[in-house]
Amino acid sequence: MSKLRSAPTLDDVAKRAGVSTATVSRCLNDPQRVIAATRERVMSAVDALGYTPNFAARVMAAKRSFTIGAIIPTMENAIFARGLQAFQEEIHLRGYTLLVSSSAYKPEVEEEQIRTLVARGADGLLLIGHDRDDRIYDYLDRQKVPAMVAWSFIPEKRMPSIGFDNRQAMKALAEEVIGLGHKRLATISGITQGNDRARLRIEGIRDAMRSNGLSPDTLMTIETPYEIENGAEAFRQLMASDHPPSAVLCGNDVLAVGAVRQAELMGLRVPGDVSITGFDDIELARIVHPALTTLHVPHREMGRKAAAGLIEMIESNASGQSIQLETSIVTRTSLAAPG
Amino acid sequence: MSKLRSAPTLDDVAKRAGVSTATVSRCLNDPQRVIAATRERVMSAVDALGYTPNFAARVMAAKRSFTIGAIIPTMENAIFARGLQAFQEEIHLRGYTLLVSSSAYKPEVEEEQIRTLVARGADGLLLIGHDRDDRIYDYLDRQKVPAMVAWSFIPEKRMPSIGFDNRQAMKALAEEVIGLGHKRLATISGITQGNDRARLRIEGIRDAMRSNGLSPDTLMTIETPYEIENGAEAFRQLMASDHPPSAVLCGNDVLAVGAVRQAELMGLRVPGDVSITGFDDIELARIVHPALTTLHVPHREMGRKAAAGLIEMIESNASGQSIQLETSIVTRTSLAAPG
DNA sequence: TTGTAAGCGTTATCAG
DNA sequence: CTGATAACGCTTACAA
Repeated sequence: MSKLRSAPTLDDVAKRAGVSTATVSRCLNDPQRVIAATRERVMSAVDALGYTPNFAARVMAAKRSFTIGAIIPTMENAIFARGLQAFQEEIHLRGYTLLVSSSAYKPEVEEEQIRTLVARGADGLLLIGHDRDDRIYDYLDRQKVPAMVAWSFIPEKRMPSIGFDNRQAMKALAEEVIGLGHKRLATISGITQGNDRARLRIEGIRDAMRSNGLSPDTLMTIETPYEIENGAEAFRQLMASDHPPSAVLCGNDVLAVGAVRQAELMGLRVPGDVSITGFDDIELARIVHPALTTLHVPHREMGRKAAAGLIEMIESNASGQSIQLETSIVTRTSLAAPG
Repeated sequence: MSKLRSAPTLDDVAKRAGVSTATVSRCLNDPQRVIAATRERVMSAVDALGYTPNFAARVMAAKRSFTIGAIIPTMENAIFARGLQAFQEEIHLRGYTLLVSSSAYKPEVEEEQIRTLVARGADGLLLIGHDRDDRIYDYLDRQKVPAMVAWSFIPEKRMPSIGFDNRQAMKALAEEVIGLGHKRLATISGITQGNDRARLRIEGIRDAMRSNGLSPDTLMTIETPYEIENGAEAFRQLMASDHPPSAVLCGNDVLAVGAVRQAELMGLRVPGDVSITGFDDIELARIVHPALTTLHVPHREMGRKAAAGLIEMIESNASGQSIQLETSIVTRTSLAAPG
């Protein structure tokens, strides 16, 4: 007795078209290699049966999956959504499918997910930031799975990266702040552990202070996970200190929004009593009151170029090139000269 | 000559541990079935070699992938992010991995992605809303891939669903609005084509009008894709009409935020000159000025329960149960009695 | 408790 | 241009 109405296979198609499985396979993967007449016969058998190739079998035989994996720190806030969407659109155009997972900013989880994605046959990986154990890079090398780092541009690192110079960008913003006359600076940063972007942004502020005659040691710093509530709480602490800052540079827009809202709760005027800046220029930055002066990151461009670069690595077995993107300060209302 | 430093296989592990591949496989999948001594030997071989099972091979042999696919309309706005995150956490707890793709609200894209996910061996699918061609449901049946619908609760539909009654929820909100004395109502809705949620929300408003002596025909309606800018533009049009509405009920928070901002640009006071309501209660709703009165949807609970329900369907071959969740009106400042 | 061996559905190599 | 047939790496009866 024949199989009980389970998914049709190559073999079923071959039988129905009166050809071999090899021919069917060719029709599907490299149609020119088979004469038009048989091709038509095969194709009509294909859709008569509603045949869909079995992905696992194909991967195993071809050792290619046309799948790209991406591991992002979180799906919950908008920071990665836009860039990832662009990434996905671009790879889709080129015949690849995207697999996304999120690591919740946890290195162990990220490592596990990298292995999962590789085991699933991902042809390449998109990673966020450079900071991770060398063991992981060794693993990727051994498995010969190319990876591209985004959201950070550091050409001398082991993996090619596409993004911007987080340190330089934040330095520029901090210089703007200092140029306005601010002397007591604070920063609300994301957790720097395993996060080169967060760390470099703080360094950028210090750089700006140094080159403007302020001691970097006076920078008040709070590290906290990227959540609006945490930004609010950190801001509260900062303003409760003996010498509260006149400007608070936040490591990203989410924290900055928390700070701005907390200021309102505390009856502080922004930027009258205290200036606040963000980083990323996500939607929230425009919506909040007062709107955030922040650093604009070309997320969509980054996503698209990361896709192009990674596919290049996959298809031509190249080692990958790093690309630097420009950021720009977007001036809105949350920053002004100290009162 | 041996293979050139490619990924180790079951066979390599077996050789090194001096057992058969079957035993290694058992150690990995059902450790109790093998005696402790050999198990240890195998395990140490496993990590000496840095062995990771080949996923495609496993899927092919076991006809199970421990993968669940989800297709959401978009990753770009926050509506689905929170629920999906909860969904992912829950399935991860139970040993499954999530594959996400987004359809950009396009039915053809969604269909293609459903097929892709199934071909990839997804054990089950999470779908948003009920509206789609029957052909797709037939396909899923044939392939015996269970699917769960979320963000909409309609028990009489073909697929089990978990969510809330969109019509009823919006009706409740509209009654609140009408109860305040509003008589000229408008709605800015998402595109209703292929989107039962959007359509039912409009129906809910009409229901409320009918049962309160207002003619549903007087409801001014604009349909537009879910983007802040579109909400703003729709609001502009609405207010430019001869008899502008005194309250605008938006199909979701994203559109409502656009409306609120446009009001500000136009010098209209919210809620003094016009009331605006949202739907979903995403973060933006709290952040915008004035904060939105909106409908709270228990996204995380929905995600978790969808996961539990779907896994139940997968593992016990059950047909799936629909679950209704409650929504609640969250009162903030964007709604008040007409001036 | 463990080993043997037959698939799983493709692709790819070689002949024809 | 097309057909056999051997991989691919794993799971799972069935046997020992």
